[in-house]
Amino acid sequence: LPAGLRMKKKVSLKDIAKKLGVSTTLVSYVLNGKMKGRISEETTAKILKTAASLNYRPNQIAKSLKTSKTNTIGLIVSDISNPFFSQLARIIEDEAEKNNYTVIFGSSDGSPERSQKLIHIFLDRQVDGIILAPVEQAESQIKELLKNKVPLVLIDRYFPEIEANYVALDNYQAAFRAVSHLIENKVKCIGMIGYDSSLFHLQERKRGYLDALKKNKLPHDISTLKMIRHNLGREAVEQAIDELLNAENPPDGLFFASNMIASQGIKYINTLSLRVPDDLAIVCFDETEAADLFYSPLTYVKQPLFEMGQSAIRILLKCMFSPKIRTQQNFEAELVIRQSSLKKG
Amino acid sequence: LPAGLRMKKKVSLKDIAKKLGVSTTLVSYVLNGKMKGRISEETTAKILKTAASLNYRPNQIAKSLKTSKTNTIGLIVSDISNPFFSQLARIIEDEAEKNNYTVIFGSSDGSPERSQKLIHIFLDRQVDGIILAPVEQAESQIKELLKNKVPLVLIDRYFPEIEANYVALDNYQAAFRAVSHLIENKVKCIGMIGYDSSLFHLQERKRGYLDALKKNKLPHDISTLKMIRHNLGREAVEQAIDELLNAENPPDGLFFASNMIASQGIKYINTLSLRVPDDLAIVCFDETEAADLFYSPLTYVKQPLFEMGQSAIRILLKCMFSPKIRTQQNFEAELVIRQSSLKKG
DNA sequence: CTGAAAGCGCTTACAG
DNA sequence: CTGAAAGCGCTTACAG
Repeated sequence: LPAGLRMKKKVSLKDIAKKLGVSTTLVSYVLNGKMKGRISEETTAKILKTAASLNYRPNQIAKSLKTSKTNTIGLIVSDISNPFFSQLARIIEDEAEKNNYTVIFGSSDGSPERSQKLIHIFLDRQVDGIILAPVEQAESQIKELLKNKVPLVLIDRYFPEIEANYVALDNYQAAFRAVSHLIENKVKCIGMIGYDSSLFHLQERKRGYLDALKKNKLPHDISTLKMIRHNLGREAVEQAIDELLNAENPPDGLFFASNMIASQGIKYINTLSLRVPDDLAIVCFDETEAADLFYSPLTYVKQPLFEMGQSAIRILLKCMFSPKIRTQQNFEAELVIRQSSLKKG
Repeated sequence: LPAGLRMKKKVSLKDIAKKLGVSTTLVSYVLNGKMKGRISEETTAKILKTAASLNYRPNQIAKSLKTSKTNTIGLIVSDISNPFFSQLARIIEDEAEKNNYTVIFGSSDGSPERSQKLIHIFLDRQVDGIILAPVEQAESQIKELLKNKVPLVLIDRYFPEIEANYVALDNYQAAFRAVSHLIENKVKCIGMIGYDSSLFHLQERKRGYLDALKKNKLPHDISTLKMIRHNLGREAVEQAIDELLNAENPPDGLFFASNMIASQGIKYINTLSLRVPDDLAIVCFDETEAADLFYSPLTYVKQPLFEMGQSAIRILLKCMFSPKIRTQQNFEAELVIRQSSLKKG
């Protein structure tokens, strides 16, 4: 006995039709507001009344099978418990709901296998479209989706060589600006801690950092740039900070290239004796509680999450109806300047 | 033309059957691994091969319609962007996936109307069960679900007078212990900031606070207890703190009864001249980044999120197959003691 | 203005 | 060992 059958039997169109001695066709038309004016007021009224009294609710699964439309969007992020993605998820949920869509979600944890599995699960469930924060090596998955004409919007990340819709940040510009800001504030040597990843958006942050250094003729050898594996977490961040600070010429400024790195890094720095910003100035990516509560409030790169989430849904909907249109949006970040980047010296 | 039709036509059982000149029955049996040993190896092999070569993927919507099982769970929280719920969501996602379930989610924002709407949307989609963090005035919604025998587990909150499954914290005990801890550490007058809500779990936090005061013969008049409306946010928290601190006998200890209140409260206190813990000792509910990074790391009530999330799914699954069993779990919180509650004086 | 019928893509009892 | 047929709950072209 399938689990579903234990639930109370739901009333169907047929139940209403039988009760009134009319056809299901008629009931369907009335309840969907179709054929208005072509159905007598009397039958319309009695169908509506009976439907209400029986607490009729249409079975969306049956509707979906017939119409090949589920009004469901699949959202794949790295990790729904990462505040960056949970905030985005909330915005996407609200915008989806306005358009009568429901969101199913999954966390890929940066694994191409998990990502692929989620894509398949979502497609098997006939989602009307997918919003995807792609992982490394996801190129083939994306190409497959495009080949099958699945409405798709990449979010946060994209592959420049793949012609997919996307909503992203101009990460190069954001990093360039953040690091330039440190330089303008008398920081002489700037370290960066980022993720050791081939993902374009992370490469762009690195490029922005390096270009800002080069343009200002600051040291930019590999020793001030620490790339850590995404899955190593806190210890890796701490080790990177140690290596930077114990170097021959330790940096007097630091650029944390993600919210997680910033959060972990700042907790570690909090345990050290050096003072921010005078011993070490800091800028980081993304808004976190850490940015507010650290003794020296952090200067950070603020992404326009609301606009990005909203835009992702709008592009996805557009794409469902006009699959030929390709939309690629790079948003500007805002640099929110606080104490952590402003040396007094 | 419905959006779904723009996608590439998917291959169906019938396509495989036609190509091989066999019945869809046979194809269905083979691909579902049923009737093992009763189907010739030869046909089994050729069906599997053709299915693979055609990239066949079963249409879950059709399967669901037939079997009345969607392998989908509806998760309704207050706000998916609240870290408490996004962490829970991640745990639920993982545990659901292990059991071959997908999660659709929605945020009720504490509104009974939104909650009701989400419940209806999820039921229309024939979810196999619902995990719900109920809002105020949700009693009738829950009763309706029970009446219809919808597998249901309440999470984080419940109504003691309603006989539903739930997974929750022993909030009375947690609050009692947190406040007692302050008293043991020489705090003489303790204020509380909580939500002005009839929800049982919040009432329990208040009761735990008041009982700890009473038991220790500390002042427990209404003036040290500030209840704020959930939707007022930061300003309300700040105002409550001001009122407490500007009172005739200002408290030298504070109990923040939720993660949001703690986060907002601590940011405000950070701007004041008083020192934590010596001028004002603090304990709060839930783990937040604020707890770690505030200059005086916060003592907090830690909820066993993993166990709670995992348990919610397990109870839900059990409930699908044995609807008669009622499981109600109250978990013990752990009090994580840090600097903010330990006065030096 | 209304209804009989086909069909969406599956599963499964039944028959042979 | 295999297939024809019914049916899950809808929608909708067609006929009258």
